[in-house]
Amino acid sequence: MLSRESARVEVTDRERVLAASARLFREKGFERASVREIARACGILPGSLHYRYRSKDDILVDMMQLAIERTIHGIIEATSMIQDPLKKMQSALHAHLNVLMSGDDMVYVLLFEWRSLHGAAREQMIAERDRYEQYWHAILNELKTQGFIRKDVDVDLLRLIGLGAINWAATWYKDNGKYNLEQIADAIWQMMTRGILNPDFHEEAKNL
Amino acid sequence: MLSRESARVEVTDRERVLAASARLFREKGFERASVREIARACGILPGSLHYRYRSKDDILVDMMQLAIERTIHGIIEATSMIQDPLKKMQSALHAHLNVLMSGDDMVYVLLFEWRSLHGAAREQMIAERDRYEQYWHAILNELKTQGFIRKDVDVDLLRLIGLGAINWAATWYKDNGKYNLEQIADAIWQMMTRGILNPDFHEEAKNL
DNA sequence: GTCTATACTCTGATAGAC
DNA sequence: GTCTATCAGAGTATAGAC
Repeated sequence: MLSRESARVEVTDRERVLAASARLFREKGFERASVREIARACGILPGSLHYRYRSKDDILVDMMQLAIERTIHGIIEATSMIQDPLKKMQSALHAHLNVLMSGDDMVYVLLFEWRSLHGAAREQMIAERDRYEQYWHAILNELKTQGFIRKDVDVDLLRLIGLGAINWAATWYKDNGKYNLEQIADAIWQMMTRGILNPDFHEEAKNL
Repeated sequence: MLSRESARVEVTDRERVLAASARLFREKGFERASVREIARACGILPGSLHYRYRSKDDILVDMMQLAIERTIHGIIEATSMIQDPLKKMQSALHAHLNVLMSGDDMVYVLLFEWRSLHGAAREQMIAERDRYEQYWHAILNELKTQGFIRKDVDVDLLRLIGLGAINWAATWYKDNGKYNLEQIADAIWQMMTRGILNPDFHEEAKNL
């Protein structure tokens, strides 16, 4: 049986290997990153890497598993202690944006490397993703039930579109770029909640 | 010199090859699609494909070029005859969503295969993409100048977030799925223009 | 657990006949 | 323009010494 110490070391090794792999996957894509490169980035030789992961695919699966766990952990931590429904949604938005832009390459890989995932592993990851989106569904649904969100709004479509706006930001956001995380989060928040139009034109836009 | 007929045939051949390639690139990704597969999908042999395109990269570049041309053509056609600024934005939104979901695999490749594009070809495509986004900038900027859009809204950030919401829909939209194009376009339109909240809570959301 | 060395397959690109 | 045939190299996975 493993001691606490050796168990802790094992986790660290796993994360070190996955972090190095994730950086490569993000930069070059899963396909272009060779096993030899990955091993070099981890500071070990290909044979040793094979001892940890029997195949290149297995690395990707384990990486996405860790990434989705972190994402789910992030939204729980950000929202579970908040009562006010509006603040809860705002906090969830910040959490999602933060985990995406935190520099964690694994989350980026999780978003953009679905095409390299096949078979049972793919099904499993879809189930995990759905589990994450259920947190969002609960938040948005409560807002609607309590009358904050208009009755004509479909909360499932809202979730898909809203998360899409955030996710896509991962493709253009740059550290120290024109916009910081706070500005992006606020812009999405204002746009989603109040819209962009001067209230004088809300009726006109509604019926257009 | 080419006759009208042979010129027309040449264009058709190019599009046939690119369409077949695009389908593969979309399904498996640029890296996983081999030139042998591509040639087979085009109904020719690898040697013949090499006669048209000296390298696999050249296929991708030509494909993206065609895709961005179609996208730009789409927004021009949809907006150039419309005077009302609000209707113009709405029409541009529909055009963008339509070209994305039209089933044209090349546009999908244009969105998601940037990582396989390098060097001068990449720079050139960035310039083309910027050219497309300038149409959006002009539309949104006119809306703001005329007072439709609130003064606190940054039109560049609005463009990035709005197009992101649409682009991401390409990752989950399915023909004959739960939502059709009209529903998605309307949901994005209502959300962007009026927001999702009951107007009673606009002030509260603003200052949150 | 990490190493060396290699098996085997597939890749993109090309040469040259027709 | 399309074909056949092939090259040189890269890919993943593995066997077995240490």
